[in-house]
Amino acid sequence: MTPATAPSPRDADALDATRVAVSTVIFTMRRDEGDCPQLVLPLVRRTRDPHAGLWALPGGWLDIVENLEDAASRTLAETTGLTPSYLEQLYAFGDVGRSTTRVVSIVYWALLRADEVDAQVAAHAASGDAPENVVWFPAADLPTLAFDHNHIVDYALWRLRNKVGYSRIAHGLMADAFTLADLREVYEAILGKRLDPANFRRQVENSGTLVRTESFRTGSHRPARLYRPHHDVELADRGPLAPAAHESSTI
Amino acid sequence: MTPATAPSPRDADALDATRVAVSTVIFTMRRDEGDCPQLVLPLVRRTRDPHAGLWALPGGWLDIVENLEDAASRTLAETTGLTPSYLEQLYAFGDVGRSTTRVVSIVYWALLRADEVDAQVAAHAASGDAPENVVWFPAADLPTLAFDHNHIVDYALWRLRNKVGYSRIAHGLMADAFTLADLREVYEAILGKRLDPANFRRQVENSGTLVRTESFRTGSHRPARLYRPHHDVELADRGPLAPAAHESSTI
DNA sequence: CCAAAAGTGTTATCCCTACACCCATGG
DNA sequence: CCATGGGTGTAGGGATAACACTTTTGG
Repeated sequence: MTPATAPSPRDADALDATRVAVSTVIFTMRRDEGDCPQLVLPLVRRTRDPHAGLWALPGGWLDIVENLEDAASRTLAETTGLTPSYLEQLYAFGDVGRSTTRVVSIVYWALLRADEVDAQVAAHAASGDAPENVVWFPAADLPTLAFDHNHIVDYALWRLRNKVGYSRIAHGLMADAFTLADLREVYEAILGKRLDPANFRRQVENSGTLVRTESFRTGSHRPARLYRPHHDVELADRGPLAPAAHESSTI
Repeated sequence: MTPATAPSPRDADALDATRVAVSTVIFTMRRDEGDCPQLVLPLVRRTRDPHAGLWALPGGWLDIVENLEDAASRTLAETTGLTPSYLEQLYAFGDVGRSTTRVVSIVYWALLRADEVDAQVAAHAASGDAPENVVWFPAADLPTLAFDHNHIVDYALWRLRNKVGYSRIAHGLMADAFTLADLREVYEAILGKRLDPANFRRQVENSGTLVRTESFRTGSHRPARLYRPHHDVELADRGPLAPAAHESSTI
């Protein structure tokens, strides 16, 4: 942006200067013991100070020749081996006291389909470059994280719940074929409340974002029709920004 | 944020390093020739390269001991003499090619009451430290701006229109006493469409954000009751972020 | 009295909610 | 046949939109 005023003199010592980092809060849905799915996110154990030993969001320094979103993708892949199906800027955190040195963190948030998580993790394990020190935690039950990362995750959760209300963002968590009950469970897990199956069905059917297949999932009861995401439908509204940046919403 | 990976080596030459700037898109409503009010925003003429001579958003470099929002307030005051009634982070712009050197701009957006604009401008003029090179432009009719600032203003406008739909944000543009017609004109100017006076009245009355006064504005027709903002009502929803950061929002 | 804005009332419509009800399967 | 989840129908409430109508002023 290089403003109209003269640039203030900057310290030549890089360690005293403001540095730009990029981190990502990336969610997926995991169903543990057959029952309710829950939101989980990957954290990385820090190996150096500050906060060595604590868990932190995956991230890294912004490279000088790299766009912000590219940096988010790269650092996420480097630390966790994951490539998200949806990626959006969350917020820029830059309070003076949030780290021992001055760091402005551009934080992204992302969603990843549960089946992709498995595939990507399996691929890395097979090729021997499995990321280390990465553990998935339930978003609702996190330990104390490094820096202001608990705060950041809270904000990302708030944004996710918010956005689920007015966009098809949750479809980014679904595999290729799923029942309406599957989708409803995901909404319920995100919103933390039960939804009426009948009304939920009508809402998503009327939204035009799903495609009915002629396949059914058979189980212990009446078979349930399988749906798949309508690939032409964006997961979220987006502003007038050409390359990236998203968002949406009523007096 | 200082990530789990080792910091990549940084150039000792500060001019080759990534720098962090802060800019602000600040809107107010101006009624020109008695008629429809229009959104206007202050721009600063650049006196040095790159883009010397072009108009740009008010802003400046982030000081190392200064929070982001503080930097936005400070640089806005330094370049324009203005102090906004509402300030919110808009987005972090950091594409590699947006400036000749690598600059990540944390952009804020703000609203300012029309009466405050006049008062602040008058105060600066009286004390002799009137900011120079500041001109107010209609948001709908901007020249070509420096850097990606046209793009940024477009995004800020989109956000404003969006937020006007689900929050009381527009009250931040109103003076102490105003008629419902005044307020409706502001909404109409932002949204770019006419609103039904009867329905608009009911909506704002039911919202509980305005206080009826017993004063009336007399004119060429039936006097109109004056209202004032309810000071206890936040202008916008905000997320779970403790110190700053705002936002809000249906399947 | 007239024009025009301020302000009130009424109706149709849509969407959401709740909940009653039928359908189809495995056991 | 029965328990259970899949799936459909329907009635009520709240918000919105459209517009008819009354009120009050200046000229």
